[in-house]
Amino acid sequence: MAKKTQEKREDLKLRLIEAARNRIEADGLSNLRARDVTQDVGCALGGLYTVFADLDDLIIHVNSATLKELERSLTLAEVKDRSPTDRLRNLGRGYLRFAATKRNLWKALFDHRPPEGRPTPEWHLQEHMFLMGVIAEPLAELQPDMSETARAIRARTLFGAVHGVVSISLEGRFVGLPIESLEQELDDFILTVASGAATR
Amino acid sequence: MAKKTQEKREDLKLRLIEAARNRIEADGLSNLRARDVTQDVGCALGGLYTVFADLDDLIIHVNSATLKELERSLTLAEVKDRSPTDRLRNLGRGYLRFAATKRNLWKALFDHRPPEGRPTPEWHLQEHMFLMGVIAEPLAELQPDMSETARAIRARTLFGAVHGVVSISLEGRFVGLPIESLEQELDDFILTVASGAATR
DNA sequence: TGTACATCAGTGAACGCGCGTTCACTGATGTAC
DNA sequence: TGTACATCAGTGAACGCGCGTTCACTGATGTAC
Repeated sequence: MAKKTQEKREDLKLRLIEAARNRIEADGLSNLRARDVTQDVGCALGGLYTVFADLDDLIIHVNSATLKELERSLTLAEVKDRSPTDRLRNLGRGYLRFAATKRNLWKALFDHRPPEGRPTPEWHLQEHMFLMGVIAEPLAELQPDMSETARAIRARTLFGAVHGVVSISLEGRFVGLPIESLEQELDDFILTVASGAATR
Repeated sequence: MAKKTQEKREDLKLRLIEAARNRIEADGLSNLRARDVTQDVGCALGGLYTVFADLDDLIIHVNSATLKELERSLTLAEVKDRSPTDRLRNLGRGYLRFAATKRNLWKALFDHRPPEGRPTPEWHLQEHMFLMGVIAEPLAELQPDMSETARAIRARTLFGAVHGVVSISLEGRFVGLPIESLEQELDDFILTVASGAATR
């Protein structure tokens, strides 16, 4: 046999993550079933539990992959322009695009709550941080005098605001509007905040 | 018997809503159980289904009450000041206070999804609208030239942004920060957007 | 006001089922000699 | 290279239980005369 045992296990783990990812993308997090995933992968139901602690553990790994995907698409978009304001705008657009395109994966990022008494592992919390870093960078150019902590807070505020605008629209809870107007609205919004940040 | 049958039913309904409200406030929406609510009220389990279609129906009624509560506290806060910017700031603060104080009730407003195939009833969707109206009003003073539709969209964007900032902080998903700094951050944020809106 | 009957609000034991998780087993892989 | 044995990854039937919802029943309320 070409593959060693360790490699096979690793492979099973990856395939399970991939299958869960596809299921979540198609049907949403709340419709994810251990049986479906294992069947997709072609292993026994119990196989999942030889590789993950439980279903939540698997979901966290999917979310981790989604975050990396988001990171990739945001950093790609960001290099294109130079001015910090443009970069912020591109980040906003990139976020909107990502959320709109992979809606269920994106929603899973926020919908998943770990069972009480077992908090999200530290390594995964860390992964959330890159977003803040990516935003803080252009902010630093706009406001060189700001302390690093203040900037971190501001980055988080800005992220929260953009995320809120995007999700309230995509969830369609209130009046929905076509994605083009949403993008326009988001552009305006970020420009306002960015110029406000620059001059305040 | 003093009470007529109709009145008794209405009374049961109200008591169930009240009990569900308390349960949600204390334990969160996801821990709401039909058995708990009926026991609190002192009626049989089946009694719930003589008055509500199902548990979702009951939850919608709780959320409806929460929205009215929010409306009351926001409109109270708003009369105090005159300038549109101040009023916007007060709305933001009021929203933050409400979310922080009645966190689980507030979360239930957004966490509840009706079962697929049976969308949220129209009358409840309508209730969401008042918020937009309350925000649009000061906006109208800041930007008298704006069309009513554009203003409605802008109100929704602004709400989304504030909601996003508040929830990302309260959920503690990213770095949490004390509520005072959060309020300060939110004030700054709204001022920026408001002044941006005025001069853009 | 009183009696007989009909209605139906409210009861609560029982149903049902979805689904995560377990665990006694097995057969493939790895190790020892 | 070959044989005997040990390990353990992977199996899948069975467990278990939480909980929303139902439904045959009953007793209180309302109606008719």
